[in-house]
Amino acid sequence: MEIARESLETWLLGRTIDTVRAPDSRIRGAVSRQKFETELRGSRTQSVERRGKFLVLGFGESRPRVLAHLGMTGKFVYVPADEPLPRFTRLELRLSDGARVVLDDRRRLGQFRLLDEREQRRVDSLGIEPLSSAFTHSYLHTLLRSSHRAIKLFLMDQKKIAGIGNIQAAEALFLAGVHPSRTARSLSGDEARLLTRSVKKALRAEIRRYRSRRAYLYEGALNPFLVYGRAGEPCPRCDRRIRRVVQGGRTSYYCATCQPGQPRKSGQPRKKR
DNA sequence: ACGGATGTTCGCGC
DNA sequence: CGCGCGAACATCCG
Repeated sequence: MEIARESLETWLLGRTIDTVRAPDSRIRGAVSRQKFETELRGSRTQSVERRGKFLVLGFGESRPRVLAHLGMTGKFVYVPADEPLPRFTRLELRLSDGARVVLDDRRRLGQFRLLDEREQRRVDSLGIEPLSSAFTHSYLHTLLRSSHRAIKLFLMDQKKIAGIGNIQAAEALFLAGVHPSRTARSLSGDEARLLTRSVKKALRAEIRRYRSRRAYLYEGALNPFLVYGRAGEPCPRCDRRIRRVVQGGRTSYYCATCQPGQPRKSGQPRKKR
């Protein structure tokens, strides 16, 4: 989402949206197509901000803001004039030079809607930004102590920490050597410290990966993750088989050896990768 | 053919 | 209120 934010900023900031096409009501939300299109038409983009996995676009005081989310399969794509639109284009923003910024979203789980009060409250209720300096080990440890949930589900709770999804939760827990089913409150201060660093590390690695290639997940390429999507493959650290379990309806991947089900006895932090 | 998939939301039950 | 579960969204891929 951070890369999506940077991309939209590059493509849209200071530019005026000439016309809008969004036939898919799911993308727009409850508002009518006509209202949506007329509200956006002629808007000059003044800001593109990210909060967790949400983007908020600003078009000045007199215009409504827009809330964007990519769901699982959404991506923003820049399409120069006269080039064909992606197959799953759900939203088309036409600029004055004929280029379009589109939302390409196979599963239609993405959103691009006028930000109303209800959604503003939703954005306001998001938890801390894990890459901010305020996300410290003591902050995380305090949060962890108040939760009886599995640590994996805790990490993915957007109201606690904003922006960690299924992949990053798995990667961070592997880096920290914490079993995904451990209770949040069972983590020691040392483990909270290591997990804080691991969350930041996993997110930064992902941002770097997106910056260096334009890869969307790992389509057509090798799986770049340490454990995510690697059930049955050898653990990158100990060579034992990566396991797969379902938690909260989502798949978790972990190494039972490197991520033991009980807290480590002594405080020898594991070697970092 | 079947099962699974980067996410969020909603309704229901405890 | 908190939490867990299943469903829904829609379509492609292995």
